[in-house]
Amino acid sequence: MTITASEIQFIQTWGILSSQWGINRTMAQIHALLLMEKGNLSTDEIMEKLNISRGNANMNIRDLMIWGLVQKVHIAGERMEFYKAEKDIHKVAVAIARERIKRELEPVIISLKELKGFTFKEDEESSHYLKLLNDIDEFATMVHKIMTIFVQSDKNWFYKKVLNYFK
Amino acid sequence: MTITASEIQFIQTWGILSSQWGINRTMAQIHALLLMEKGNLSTDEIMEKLNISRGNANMNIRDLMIWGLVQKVHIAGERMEFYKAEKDIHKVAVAIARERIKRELEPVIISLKELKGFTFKEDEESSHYLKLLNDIDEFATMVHKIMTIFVQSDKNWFYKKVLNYFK
DNA sequence: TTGAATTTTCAATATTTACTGAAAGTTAAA
DNA sequence: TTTAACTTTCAGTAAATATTGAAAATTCAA
Repeated sequence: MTITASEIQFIQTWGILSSQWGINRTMAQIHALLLMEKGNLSTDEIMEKLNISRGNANMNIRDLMIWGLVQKVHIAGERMEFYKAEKDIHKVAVAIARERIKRELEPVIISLKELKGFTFKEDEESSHYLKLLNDIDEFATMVHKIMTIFVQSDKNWFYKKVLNYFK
Repeated sequence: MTITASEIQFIQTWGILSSQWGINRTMAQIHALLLMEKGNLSTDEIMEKLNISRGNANMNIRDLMIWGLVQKVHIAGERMEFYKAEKDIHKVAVAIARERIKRELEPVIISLKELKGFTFKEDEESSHYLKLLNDIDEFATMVHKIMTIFVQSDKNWFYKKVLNYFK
């Protein structure tokens, strides 16, 4: 495989996008590389193509596996490990959504409920604060609901609903 | 206003959440502080409550204003500027969604279309890559659609649809 | 208009985050 | 088992990002 200019741009685009969402650039670039690759890649090939160290490659591949985006592939007769990315973009999106719900949304919802428990409508100031907590909780719960529907439902059903404006 | 333990935790929660999504901690903490405050705050009060420098406060307040989350308030007879946050959480979410669509989603969609234009189904490798680009484009377009509906539609209609599972 | 009050900017610095590379750990063929 | 191939870890370092604070710019009351 030779990397074309278009593919370099794809790797960069994916890397920039991800870094805006709290995922590090190298992790995203390895992911982009594996998404483009029909076959499997070894750590050495990834290191070479992205110009990164062994340690960096190893740690980011591990994270991609934790996220469920990349899998190890054992090749008969080969000593070296190879890696491949999940290619179904809907499955990729579901895996990412699942992780973000668990890592970010749910802890915040728990924290909001806890904060609500601490606060009582003693005075005007507290009542304003309590309304704020309730409003944020309502919004976070709605986002949680949408994401859960997305994660659990059939791809075609969900896409069709959205294209039909939730009709 | 005295900051309670609960409010400190709210500021921290909001700060942590935001930093996971590419917004810096201080910007989020100022936002949290202003959301909790019924009245208006001056730069000096913000500096004091969050223990940050004037420059830092100024720059992050400016960013919050660019995002449409905070507004300047002129108080008659006062020389100093005061600031207040938009308190309607739905409007806050809409403002954030609007910025993220513009800053992140749309550039990526443009970039994907550009990449698709460069690539032709010459061989099997290219055709695999083209499918990848199409799938990501399809997904990004769907997310764009949902977010645009959210931004444009009436709050009650949207929430009701979601609570009814898009029925 | 002046000049004191206030806001803004930005070079220097501190902090956080990511990366390297070599050493330690693991694996499996011989 | 040995040992060479390969993977993982992590202390040290580099790079990126955020913050400070003082100087420059702006504003407005007198």
